[in-house]
Amino acid sequence: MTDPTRPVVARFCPSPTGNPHVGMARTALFSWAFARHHGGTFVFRIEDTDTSRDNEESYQLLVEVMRWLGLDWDEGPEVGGPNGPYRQSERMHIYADVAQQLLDAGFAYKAYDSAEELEARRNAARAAGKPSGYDGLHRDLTPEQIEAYEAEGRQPVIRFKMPERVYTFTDLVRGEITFDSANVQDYVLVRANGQPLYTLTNPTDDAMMGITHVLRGEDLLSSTPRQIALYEAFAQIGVGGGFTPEFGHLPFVMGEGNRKLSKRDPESNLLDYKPKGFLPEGLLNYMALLGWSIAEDRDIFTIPEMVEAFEIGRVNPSPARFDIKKCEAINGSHVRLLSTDELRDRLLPYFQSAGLIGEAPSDGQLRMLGAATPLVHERMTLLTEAVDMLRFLFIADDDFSVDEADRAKNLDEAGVGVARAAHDALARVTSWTTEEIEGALRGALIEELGLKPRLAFGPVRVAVTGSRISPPLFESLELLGRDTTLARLASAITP
RNA sequence: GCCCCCAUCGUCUAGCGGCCUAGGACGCCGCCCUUUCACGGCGGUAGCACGGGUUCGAAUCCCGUUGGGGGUACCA
Repeated sequence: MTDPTRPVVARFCPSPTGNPHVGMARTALFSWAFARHHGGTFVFRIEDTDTSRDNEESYQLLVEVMRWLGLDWDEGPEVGGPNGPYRQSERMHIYADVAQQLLDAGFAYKAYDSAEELEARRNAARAAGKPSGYDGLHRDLTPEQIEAYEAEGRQPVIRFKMPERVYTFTDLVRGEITFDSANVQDYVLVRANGQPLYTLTNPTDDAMMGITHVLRGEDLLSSTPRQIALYEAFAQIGVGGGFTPEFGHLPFVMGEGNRKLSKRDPESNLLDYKPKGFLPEGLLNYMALLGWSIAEDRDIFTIPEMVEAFEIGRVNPSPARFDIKKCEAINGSHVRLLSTDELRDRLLPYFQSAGLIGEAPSDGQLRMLGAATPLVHERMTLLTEAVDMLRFLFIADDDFSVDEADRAKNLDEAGVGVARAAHDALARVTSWTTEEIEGALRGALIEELGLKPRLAFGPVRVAVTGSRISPPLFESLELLGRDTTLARLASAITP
């Protein structure tokens, strides 16, 4: 399937419009994994030729997201490479030149049809049960006709002249696909105003950058024959390396309903994942599962494992629905895969942005976070959950408060009594360790008061951590410290 | 209209002619573990769209139907 004599060069080439989304990242991931699996080159190119839609901020975001995900590129913006520049807005002169060559060699022609004429003929073709694309009327205009149109002041577009034949290619994920050029019409390469279109810029760059494998969304499947025809023309006029790349069309990532995941779907915005507490490797693992699987009974894997195992031919051609629940579950598994130290390091920025730890953390804060991390390691699917669970350890005394609903449930009259007993018992503890704390509390509440553990520890938990749900209690108290623990119990007793 | 693609539990998937009374995961429901919440363990729920072929044998191959999606732009 893959020409062994030619090293793999794959690419990802988004347009910088709007926020980066999940479908885009999945395409990038597969293309990247394919390149890495084959030890090839991964090219990152920005297709910013549509000045009305593209913007710089979006470009920055794209770069940032690729970096966060760890999808590194060998050639592209910020890193350069032998076939740059890698932003199409900086390559406009190249497209103008290629278009002219195509014209000179007779592979393309100028068409003067007006929008109205085009539409009228399109409707007529449709009504007659024929394909509705361009009918080729201006393919062979005489010099007189051209002169007449020019005299009218009409600005021509440049159209590619589709050869009449059947195009068959082997799609990397779908197998053999055939299009008859009777259904693939002469298409526009350059607008009347001189701006090149995607139809020209994308294949031109792929050819000039030596791309061997084009992996992209299935929405581009039916444009493949046009591009193959263009590559064949390129080979004639000496643009690129003289070969046609292989194509693989990836299935869509679906959102709600039978639609592609779009801005309307809240989970499509890639920028949300980091602040929500997703690990890049968790998100990547989940996205990989959208159309690909590593083994029959396994769905948690590392990115190196994915690279090792990734085969484009094993990608499922049917669309996959994005399921945020499963994405979170996968993320939780990756959290548990982290070492305590690694998790602590990943947690730090979240505590900082929550204002619980300063931009320049003190040794004490760092030690506290390190000691608290094991308590929550297996209790979260998203990193942000650690912030909520451990807030009581970092919060200033003045800012500490108890959840009112939990107070009502656990610190009623009986609960306050329990808290008082706990306070008195803990006040007598001489060595403030988890073991001593547990011993004191069990002795006073379970043995002496005869309480069930749930009723014994609930009030203490709420009074000290502020919530009915917390990390393990005795360890939490040890970390909180004797003074703060006693103070919080005291304030729970005396309202 | 015309062209192309797709079709296994609610969802993601394994399956590439016999190993399938269809396996795993998420979700959901029980149970166990348990100081809360989780984690973990055990069990359960639920699927080959339909109709024809081919074959000794089909979820797997072929054809058709239905359904969904994409293209048919001077968007990408």
